[in-house]
Amino acid sequence: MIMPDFIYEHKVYYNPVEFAMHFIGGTWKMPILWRLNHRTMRYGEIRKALPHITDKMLSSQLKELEKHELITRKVYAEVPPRVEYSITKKGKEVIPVIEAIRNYGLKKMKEKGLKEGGKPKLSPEK
Amino acid sequence: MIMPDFIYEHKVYYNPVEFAMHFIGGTWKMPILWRLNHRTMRYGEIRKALPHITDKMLSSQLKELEKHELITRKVYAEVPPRVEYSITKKGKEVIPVIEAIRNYGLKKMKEKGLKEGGKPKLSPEK
DNA sequence: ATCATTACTATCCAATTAGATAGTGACTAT
DNA sequence: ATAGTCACTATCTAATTGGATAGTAATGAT
Repeated sequence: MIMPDFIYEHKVYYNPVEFAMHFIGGTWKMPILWRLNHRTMRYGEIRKALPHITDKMLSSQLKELEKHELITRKVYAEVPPRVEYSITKKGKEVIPVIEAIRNYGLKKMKEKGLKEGGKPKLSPEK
Repeated sequence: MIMPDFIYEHKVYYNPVEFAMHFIGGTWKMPILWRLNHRTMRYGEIRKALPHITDKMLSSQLKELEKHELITRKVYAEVPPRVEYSITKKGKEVIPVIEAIRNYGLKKMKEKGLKEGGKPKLSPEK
């Protein structure tokens, strides 16, 4: 059985995996969803939780996640501004997927961390 | 609890998801593994099964998968050459991960295929 | 001699993704 | 008057990924 191509928003996807990654792929989408699954967070809080992310990446990824309805954005009319992001029901559907990937990554980290070059490559907790 | 950075082969990974994707990410690795999980295949068979892949992509991705021990390569001393690729035990560990992503993709395809613009965007089977 | 077969390499180029850096608006506190 | 807060935009550039195209080696078949 051959999976036919799938066209969505002017782009061709060759298989379901590729299509799934359109929604949750890239460096930051899963880490963001993972955090928001724990709790609703403000923009600045997410940024702190993801130490290496830049503003450009954070705001563009939040926008795409919102567009795909995996998160919601709530603005409070205050100064300085307050904006809160929450995961949606659709967003929660990707959590098991993230868990599967994440567990595999953790397993690989332990595997590689213990094997390569004697000393573990996990940097020490501060 | 903050996940510390992880260094592997001179590259920094910020979280387990990113690290996992180092092994199974990119457009072709999962589709290849998925096929090889069904059965051992020759180079040319894999290429036929993945209609849009180029030689460059196929051979480079097979090399990386072999390097990470997710597949094995067996060369037969024949002319014209025959090379067979098989999934390994380690490779089979990623199958549940692929299944999770794939199922999510299939779900999204149905969701979008049925909703957007009336007619489904799944091209008809030939 | 030439062609066909198979599993590749080797280049080059285009597109996408991500990072660095600086700036904005509105109000509040000093 | 100035500085600080917060959630962003706007540019520009660098790096990575992937695609197009052509070529190779060894042998048997015509």
